Amino acid sequence: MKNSEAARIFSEMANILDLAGENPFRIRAYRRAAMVIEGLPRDIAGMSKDELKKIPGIGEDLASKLLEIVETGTCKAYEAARRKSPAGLSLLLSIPGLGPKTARAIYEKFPIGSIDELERLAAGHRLKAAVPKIKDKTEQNILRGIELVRKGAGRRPLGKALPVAQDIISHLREKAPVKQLQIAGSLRRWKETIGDIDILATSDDPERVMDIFIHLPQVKQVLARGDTKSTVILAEGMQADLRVVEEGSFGAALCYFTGSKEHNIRLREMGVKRGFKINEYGIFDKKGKKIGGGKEEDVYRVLGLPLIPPELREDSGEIAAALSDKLPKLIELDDIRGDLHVHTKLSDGHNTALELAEAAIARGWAYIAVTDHSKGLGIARGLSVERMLEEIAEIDALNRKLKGFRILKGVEVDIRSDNTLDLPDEVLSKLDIVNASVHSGFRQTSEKITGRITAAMRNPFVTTISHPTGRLLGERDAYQVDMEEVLRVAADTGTAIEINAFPARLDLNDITARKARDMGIPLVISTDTHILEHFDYMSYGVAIARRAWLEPKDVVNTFELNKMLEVLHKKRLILK
DNA sequence: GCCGTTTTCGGCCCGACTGTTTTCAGTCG
Repeated sequence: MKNSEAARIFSEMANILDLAGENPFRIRAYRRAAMVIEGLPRDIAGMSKDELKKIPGIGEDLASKLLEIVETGTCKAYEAARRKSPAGLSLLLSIPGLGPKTARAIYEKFPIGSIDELERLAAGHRLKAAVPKIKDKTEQNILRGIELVRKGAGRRPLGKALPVAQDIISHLREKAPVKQLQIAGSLRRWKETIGDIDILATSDDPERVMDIFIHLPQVKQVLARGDTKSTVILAEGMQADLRVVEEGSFGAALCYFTGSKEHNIRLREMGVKRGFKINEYGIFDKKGKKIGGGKEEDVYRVLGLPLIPPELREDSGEIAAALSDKLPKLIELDDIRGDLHVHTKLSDGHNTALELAEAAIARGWAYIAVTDHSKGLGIARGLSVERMLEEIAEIDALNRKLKGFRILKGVEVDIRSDNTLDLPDEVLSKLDIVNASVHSGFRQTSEKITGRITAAMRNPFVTTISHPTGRLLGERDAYQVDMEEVLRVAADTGTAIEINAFPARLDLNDITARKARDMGIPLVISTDTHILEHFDYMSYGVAIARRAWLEPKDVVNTFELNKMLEVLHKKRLILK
């Protein structure tokens, strides 16, 4: 997959040009191209120049550079630019609050090579002595920025950011004179990692709302405090922005603060062409008369578009789809009929199969699959063949009592490092659901680990590959699996791929899930529940699916029981 | 560097807040 590498090169290129004080529109072209390539569902390797030029934001020049990157792994222009621009300079850009101009000014006086050096200069007040336009405040801001970088105040996993934001929301609702109050930003788009928390409110007394916000108990530090906008750092380390607007601007502001930035730029450009000005206060005609903005729909309506769901607002084709009335009918939480990846106390879960079934029934689901670990995963008390057979008998007994609900017999079987599965086919054949997954040998070569997973998919009884890349957000990178190859074999064998809804995993991610759908691969959204409350994670999995443009028909566990099993067992007939 | 219901050249989204300045540049989203 060359896309992320090409995106990295373009993004680096943008930084270097930025530091050189280049034409800002040229810089933006590189940044935009990097975004588009990163989010592109297709692999650029193998695309022709004409195909590349059809990608929005890619013209003659960047198409050539992409071809060069695919072929050689880099491009001459980038290598040349990199030689001219010292590494220490782009390092400075990674500090929040420090932009290209200031970075350059600092570097001209102090050609530093590390963040540590910058910290010493700022702490020793040597910056303000030597660099124009830097005084005490700027030095303090730089030190604070360095602290943020060190604490990994970068992006937080969605599953960590959302509860923090909800906590702020409930405090504000309780204490502040707010009318409307809503989470915006990448959280509203359910992005898998969140940079900061954006909150939007309406109020008759914005001053007071600001006051209460910056004095919330969760707030550790106030970065900015204005009449309508304030920014704080929370004790937990995340940044949170609160913006208060008037009732009549709420929709326009919500659209604007939900982003993505690229999506907004598209909307505003479309507005300009139609003679409108769109900003966070509303939509204005040529005479400057406000013609809407109270509702988010207003913004889309003047552009002749239906409301685009926040999860799709990434400038990855959603506007073209909306224009031609081809937006997907996105999957919703209510479409889910069951969970196919659930652990009981027999392995490393905390509840009995019956307790889990009752909780699932309470959610209106029709089935769950009990998929305890196989014996290879000793750390999780994986089940031996004997215990597995006992569990099967127990589930049969439970099913005789349950009416209108089915507990499916399943397993999360280990794919061992020698490519074999941890249970014999005789046992697997007795099960409804076989989730195969890798829990060992994470550092194997791409070839080896990809081979393990594809070998598992060729087993007729393996219904699903679970958490296919093994990543843990913010903790562990994906193993070196070649997802292109995995998807190819999944399509060939009719094996389903899981979107694991566990917040630390979200694996498949949205981009790969969208690609899998395009290839006709059956997808499953599963929670990997270990305690009852984990069923709540289904909403994260559905969010990833929505970001991947999935409709109910793309997700197997929206089907009623028999149809679902028919899809997952079809490969038993084909592969024999 | 991209792009075309003004355009193959000349535009390119728009505004809030801060800090170091006396009118604005830099940064961010």
